[in-house]
Amino acid sequence: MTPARPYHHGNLRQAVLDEAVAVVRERGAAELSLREVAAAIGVTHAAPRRHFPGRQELLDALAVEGFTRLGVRLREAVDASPGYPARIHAVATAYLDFATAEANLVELMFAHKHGADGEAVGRSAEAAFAPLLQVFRQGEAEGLLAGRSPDRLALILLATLQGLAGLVNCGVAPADQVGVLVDEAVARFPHAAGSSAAR
Amino acid sequence: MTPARPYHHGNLRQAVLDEAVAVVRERGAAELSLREVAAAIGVTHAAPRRHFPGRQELLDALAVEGFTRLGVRLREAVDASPGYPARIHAVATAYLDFATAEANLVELMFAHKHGADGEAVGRSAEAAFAPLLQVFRQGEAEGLLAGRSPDRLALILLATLQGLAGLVNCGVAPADQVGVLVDEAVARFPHAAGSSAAR
DNA sequence: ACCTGAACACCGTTCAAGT
DNA sequence: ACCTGAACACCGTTCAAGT
Repeated sequence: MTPARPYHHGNLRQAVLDEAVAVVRERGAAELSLREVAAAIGVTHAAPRRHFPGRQELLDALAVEGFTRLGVRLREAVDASPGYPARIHAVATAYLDFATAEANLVELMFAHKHGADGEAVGRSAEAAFAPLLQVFRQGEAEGLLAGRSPDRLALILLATLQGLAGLVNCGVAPADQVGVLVDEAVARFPHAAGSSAAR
Repeated sequence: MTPARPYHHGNLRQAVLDEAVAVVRERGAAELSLREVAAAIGVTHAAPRRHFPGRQELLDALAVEGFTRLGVRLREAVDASPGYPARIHAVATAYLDFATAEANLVELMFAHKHGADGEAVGRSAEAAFAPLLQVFRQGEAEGLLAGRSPDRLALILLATLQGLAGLVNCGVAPADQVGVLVDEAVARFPHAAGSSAAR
């Protein structure tokens, strides 16, 4: 019943995660060093081993945390908008805001090299994308999808947003045109604001 | 006038690049070690320094090589197809073939951390995407774009393809549905095969 | 259970020296 | 010009030992 008895930090696992997130945010996953993280929070380099057996496990945990944060943002964006077409634009904007603000973390999340906890990462990713799926299923229920598969449309929108964020983050797409590009990308989904009606 | 006099390998730079590409292809950029590459081709670890001052410069050179290869594939796909709408599908398929077959290399190419040679990487990327731009400009010239900007459409298609490849490579999108997803994604561009006519 | 401290093999980078 | 060999600081991982 006693809350996790503090030794040095109350919760070493969370302290490691927080510091690691900060390093990834500033310098990228490639620069993440277990020894540096341990030193920064004042423990020896072998202490975090009880919580993260190796570097890969820490990276996986960071990916899960990233997907959880992303999922919250997408959920908020969906809930804050009224109906089907508006929600597509809202969730798309929220996605690009997160993916450009947390470029290094998102790059880590989508790195296709995950360890034994790969399933956990995959599950957290699916959970994060659930709001996006919900929007298209709502659109289908309202007969706005012209017979197209809501799951496939959601996957393609997701790909477009993730790809757009990647192009912006690596400098191929101009950052100051993100808004216009999102508008143009979103407009190409059935009955979104300014889609085929613009012809 | 004498061709680059061979010392140990005829061309150490190319030998390093070839070995490095092989390592990245098999194990990913994170596992790339300059010392291991040097040992594999039979020189000491400091020998490649004349060609690649540091690890970052080698990674940049690998990215340039990757974009060059990608550009060749896209160019071939465009040239092998007859007109505007068919070429979109051809270039999209070629892109996903390359990006899924060379997952590790593509991940390196789009990593947003490049060194002092960042401009060179950017220029090679632009050159690789030129065939894609050409297709949409051709479509515009034929009046098939409904007034939309060919450059923006090209960027959005590129984002969708790159995002799709990333989702497939990290396991979010099922690999056996790539064909269907490409069809669906491409169908949403003006006058592509099976686009709005399918309604 | 949680953490320390020493050890091992590996890495990127630097540099004086060879041919 | 091109390459060697030694050195330095750093890293991930392992493990016996402490409390």
